[in-house]
Amino acid sequence: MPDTLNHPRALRKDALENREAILAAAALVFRRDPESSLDAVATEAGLSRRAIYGHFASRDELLAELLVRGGARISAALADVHDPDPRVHLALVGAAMWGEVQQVRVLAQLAVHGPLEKTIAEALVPVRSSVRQAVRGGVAGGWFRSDIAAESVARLVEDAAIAVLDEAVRADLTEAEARRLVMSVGLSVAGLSWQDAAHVVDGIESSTVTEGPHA
Amino acid sequence: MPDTLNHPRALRKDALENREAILAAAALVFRRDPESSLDAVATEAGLSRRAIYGHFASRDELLAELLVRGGARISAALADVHDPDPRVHLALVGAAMWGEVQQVRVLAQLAVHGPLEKTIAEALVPVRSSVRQAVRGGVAGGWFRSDIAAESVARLVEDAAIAVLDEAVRADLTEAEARRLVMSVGLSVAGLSWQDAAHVVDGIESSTVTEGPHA
DNA sequence: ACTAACTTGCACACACCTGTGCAAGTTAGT
DNA sequence: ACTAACTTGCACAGGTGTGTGCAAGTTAGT
Repeated sequence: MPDTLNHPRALRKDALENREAILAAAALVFRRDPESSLDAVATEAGLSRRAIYGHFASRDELLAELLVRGGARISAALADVHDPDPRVHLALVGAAMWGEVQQVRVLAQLAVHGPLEKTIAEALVPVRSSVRQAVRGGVAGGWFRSDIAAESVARLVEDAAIAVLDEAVRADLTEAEARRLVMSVGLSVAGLSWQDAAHVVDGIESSTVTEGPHA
Repeated sequence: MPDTLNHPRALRKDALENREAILAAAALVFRRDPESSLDAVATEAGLSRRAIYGHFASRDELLAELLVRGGARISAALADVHDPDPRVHLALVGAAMWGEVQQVRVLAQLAVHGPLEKTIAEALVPVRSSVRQAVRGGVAGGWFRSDIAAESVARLVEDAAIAVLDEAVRADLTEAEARRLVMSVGLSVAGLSWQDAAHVVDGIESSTVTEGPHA
């Protein structure tokens, strides 16, 4: 079994590769069904179930690693999202999330079940706070809905974003379309009419003519 | 075991009560986690696991019964929802769903997993078609978003409705608030600004001053 | 080409869930 | 109060999943 300890001859290259393969497979499989067996993961990774236990002590340890990575990527993607206009900010958060659909989906799927909830909530903190802040600003500016608590609006925006990500995949939308939609619907839930939302999105897209790496 | 067959002395009253208790417990438990064991259901119902098999031949049969009932209630709730104005219609569908939160949540939860998907899709057909029709009309009328397929909008509206139901419970909203919100957010996703949505909702609430049984 | 690192396959113990059979108990209806 | 209807508790078979140990095989690095 691969060891993280110091050795006379140290780690082997393919061990690292296999570790990555396992994580990739887990992300893929758990996105479909968070309760899939390690056997399914192993098969997807092209390894034996036994081999997984060479890299991760337990199922939960594998899960934890996935969450940490996902959280990190999302944090990174959100790090350089700043805009004085809360509407633009919110839209940009949506766009950033679309860039990390896979990660987001894994987290969202896993969020439902099990005792990992704490870890997951933690991983999604950056998204939460970013959205919440934007909602507060948007309400203050008179654009967003003020008929319910900003907290609630933020959560609804998050849920809507997840739903859009699903729908984007299901309806097989273009990268561009999906980006637009995830931004637009977030703004809709926040309170804008769809035309106003589209206007904000247009503004963003024209200002960043060529840009954006996709996952 | 209780028998659905004809007998010299026929069914006993408490057997029926227990059957209902099991179904109620199942609804409660499966709403939290659709993969809960029958043991959990039995405990919740205050019966033994063995007793469940007196009323239902298998886990799936219990599930099926739940789905049928939920579908029936939802259909019934939607049966008298008609309005020439698609905006009002969509809002009313939302309100009707709020009246059947429990049922809707069970179906939505169960929809994710397992081979029951067909049955569930079937049970939710009335909601689907009602929403889809309203969306089409709203787009035609120029109120709703036309930037993506009506199909997609309909699905997003449904997902948003579910999210609102959750949030309403989580944030412990009033019946009245929840009703308003589920209507309003549906309209938001469909494309209205939150003020316009509120306006539509106001119109509905003032026209139906005292009304509506809740579940 | 030699050795340590890594993978595999099989075996196992343990846990949890479903579905069934049966004897013994309790409860509803007449 | 008597009997059938119903529940209970236990035991069992069969399924699936996790986590571990170990011998035998393959592969990477020196």
